[in-house]
Amino acid sequence: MTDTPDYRSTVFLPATPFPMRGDLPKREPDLLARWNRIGLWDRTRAAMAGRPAFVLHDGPIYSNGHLHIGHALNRILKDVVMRAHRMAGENVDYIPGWDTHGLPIEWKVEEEYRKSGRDKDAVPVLDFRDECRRYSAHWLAVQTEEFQRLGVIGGWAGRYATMDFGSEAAIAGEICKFLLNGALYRGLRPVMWSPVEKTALAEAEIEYHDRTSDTVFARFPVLGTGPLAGASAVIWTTTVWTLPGNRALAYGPEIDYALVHVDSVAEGSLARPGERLLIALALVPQVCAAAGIATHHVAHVYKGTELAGLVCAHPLRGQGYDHDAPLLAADYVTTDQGTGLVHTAPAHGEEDFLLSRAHGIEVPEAVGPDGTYADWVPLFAGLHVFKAAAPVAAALEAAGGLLARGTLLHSYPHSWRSKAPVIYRATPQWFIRMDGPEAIRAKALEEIARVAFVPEAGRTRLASMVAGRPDWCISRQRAWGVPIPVFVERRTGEPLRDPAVVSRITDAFEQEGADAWYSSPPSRFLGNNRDPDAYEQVMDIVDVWFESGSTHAFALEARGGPWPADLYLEGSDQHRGWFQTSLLEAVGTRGRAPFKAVLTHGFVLDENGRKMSKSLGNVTAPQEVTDKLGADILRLWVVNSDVSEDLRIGPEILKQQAELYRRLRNTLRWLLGSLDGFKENERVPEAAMPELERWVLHRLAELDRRVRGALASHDWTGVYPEIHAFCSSDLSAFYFDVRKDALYCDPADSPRRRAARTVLDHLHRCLTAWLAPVLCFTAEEAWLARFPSEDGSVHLQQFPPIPAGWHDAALGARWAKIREARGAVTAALEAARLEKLIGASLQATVTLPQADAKLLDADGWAEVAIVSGAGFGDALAVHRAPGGKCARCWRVLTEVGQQPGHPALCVRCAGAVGPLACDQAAAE
RNA sequence: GGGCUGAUAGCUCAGCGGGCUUCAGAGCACACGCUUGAUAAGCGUGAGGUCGGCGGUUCGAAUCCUCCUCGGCCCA
Repeated sequence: MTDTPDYRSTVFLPATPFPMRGDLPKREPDLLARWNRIGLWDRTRAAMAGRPAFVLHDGPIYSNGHLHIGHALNRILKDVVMRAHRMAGENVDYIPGWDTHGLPIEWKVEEEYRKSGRDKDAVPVLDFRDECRRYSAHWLAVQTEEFQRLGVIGGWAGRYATMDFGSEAAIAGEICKFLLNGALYRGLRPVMWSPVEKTALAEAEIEYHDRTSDTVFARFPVLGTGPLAGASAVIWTTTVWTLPGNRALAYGPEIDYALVHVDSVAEGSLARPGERLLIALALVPQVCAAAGIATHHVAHVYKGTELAGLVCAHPLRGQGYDHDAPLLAADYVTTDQGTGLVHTAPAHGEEDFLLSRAHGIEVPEAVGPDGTYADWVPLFAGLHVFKAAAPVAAALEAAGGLLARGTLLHSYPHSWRSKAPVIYRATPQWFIRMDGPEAIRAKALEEIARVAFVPEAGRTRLASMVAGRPDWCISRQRAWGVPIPVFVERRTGEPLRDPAVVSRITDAFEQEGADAWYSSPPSRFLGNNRDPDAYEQVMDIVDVWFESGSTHAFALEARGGPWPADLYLEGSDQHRGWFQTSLLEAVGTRGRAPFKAVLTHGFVLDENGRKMSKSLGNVTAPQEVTDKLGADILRLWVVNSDVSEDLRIGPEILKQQAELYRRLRNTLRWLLGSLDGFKENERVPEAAMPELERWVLHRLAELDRRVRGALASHDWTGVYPEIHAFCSSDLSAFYFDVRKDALYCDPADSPRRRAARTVLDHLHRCLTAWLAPVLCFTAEEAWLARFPSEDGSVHLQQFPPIPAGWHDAALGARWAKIREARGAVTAALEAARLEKLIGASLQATVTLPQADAKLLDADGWAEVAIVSGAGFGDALAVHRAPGGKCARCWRVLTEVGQQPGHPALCVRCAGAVGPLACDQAAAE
């Protein structure tokens, strides 16, 4: 017996310090610190100077609370897209943005006031605004930290915020563009109003409680000469006090209406035998019961559409209520309750207002701030609306208009603060006109046709919203925001349109912030030639959606960057929000859209497709993911999802992403290990490479095309899954597995080994670059493991240029066939393994069908199938390989045992080891 | 109730100008085996789906149409 020498030390095994385990939660913060230390962002910007620009304009996020998973999705996706464009050689700045004004922040500050026992109304407005500003600044800083932890890189120091003085000045300036071009007007609009606090309330300040309201059924006599003339349209209302404000009736075009002939009535009924009433057919029984109509017959049934054009009189006609009440079609009318005909008071309901406005009906300002009827209101002037039900009903009854009375216990809005019931009340508000001479709606629709939408469905969604929306109400009766910096001339009621005043205002805001509006006397803005007493200073603030709709002006245009942006990228809810307001703002002021393309993503749901909520306990917080698994896992989740749809996340899905990550990491690790000691002079030109290597280069060329395609289309879906499949199927399970023999056992300078190492070098460069936008931490680690440097970074690299010649479709097709045939071989090997004929595949030789000889020669097949020998015959067969096992490369060959000096080796290994043995001997 | 959108193996996704290369694919997870020179790794094989449901168009549908169920965004 001879001792077989241990040849392990003569094999070129992978060696790398790149660890198998990511330890991301620990390692990522170190990399962030390193990037800060080496000034990565600034160096990135400097390196890009002068290149063609790609502009992704960041939508502002609300500075209120910690980031949730939706924020993480949005800004990781943006980060990936921008990093990819950077690595494609484009000049990509990132200016993160914040939405810092608005009601929710006012609320938080008020809440803090309450906790400390202070009364918000006693606090001067400037102090209150200052508190709000500090609150926003706090969360802006917290969120900045959290974004950075997610790996989002950008100009954090140069971020924009709507509360910056420059932003406030710019927003005021944008409002004034609408003022000067005539699209801004003041009109009446119903808002939720608390008569107790004498203030408008937002939806969030409303709470619902049960309340008993008086109800009435009322007759509206049909005018004219048609078949319905003399009949009464019957309405039902739970807000009797709004009847003086009636200006129309609404019907449902799809609803059937009955002309009911009253035959007899119960005792005490206000109905009259012989009269004719118009009611929705489905509600006839209920109305008859309520009105005490004992017997009746339906004289005729009308389709809703047949009611078009009818006009009724107000029941109090002749007592100051002489206006007509036309019947108008409305799709919100139902036959759930009431009469199927809806009393419409444009000052006292959102739907009423929109319907009336669409038909050019004026909005009466019938109720004052304290909840009493205005002086001009006939019969009821000065009466409080909550005490009006009885007098109004009495007046109706006296006029013959009352059909029935009742009460109803229902859920009714109350003020969150005073707990008192609220009303809808018409108040003066500021609007931007959609269909005036400025033709904002028409131009916006033209722009929508021009812009690129990814996915395409966004186009119709945005277009239908723009087509159907009313004029834009931009005023709010609030404190934390940008004032609508307008003076109204008391004499005419007209807003002052003076460019000199506008520029005094914006100059002051630029220097002092919008606080100047509150702290300065009006004369400062009006100038010396105008009498301050002749003007009313508007103290409303602008809707925060107008502010965010203006970000393109101050965060893009004013900073000197290209305008419009190449891309807006937000969640699909922004069709109604930011996409739309930005479009309308830009079209109204500049005549065109502020973006060339719009990319939308879906919403993040839990693993069962349900919305996340604290009460369900299914919330995934980004901070938890980074702490437990690492930001790279979360980033991988983003690109492995189809972001055009809603996406899901939860423990199982994250576990899967962690598994996918490990495969990627191990691919990089093996590459690094196998490239150990790689020298430039090892390189082999492509033409001199084996086909297998050229096939890998072809696959790289295909993936490069995929990446470039995504850059152009903005559609990244599927790109990273494909890169993963490449690492897993093409590399790990095939190319690496096949080439281990040559890499480990060939002599260092063998052409085959050198070609493989040349390809591994390309693979390393391509994969680290392609993965860098997503796995920004891991790719950096894999880059530095290969190219250690004090201040180097993969993020300063570009996607490697791929020579056109690498792409070889014919080669790709050929190797697809080879791998198909290989699949048959591995299946046969598995069968042989099951029969205990072989264990490792190198214990086998195979016979391949003669047809496969056209694809590769016998040595080629042995190599690709990782067996010790191959030949051709009638059919696929597996045999136990004859000969001995080479102690170095483990192939089983008959030549083993015949090599002088190396009885345990094959020819190739004896040659590879020979000189080494001499060296060892010499050393000893 | 309306506009837009979705429902394919346990999970993430392909396939959706109908049949022909896929009426069912891939990766991951899972089971079993191999390897022990990527080793808290690697390779192979296998088992998973009546393509949300009912119906229709067609010689033929996951792929087209109606309706229904469940989900999402935005409104009402």
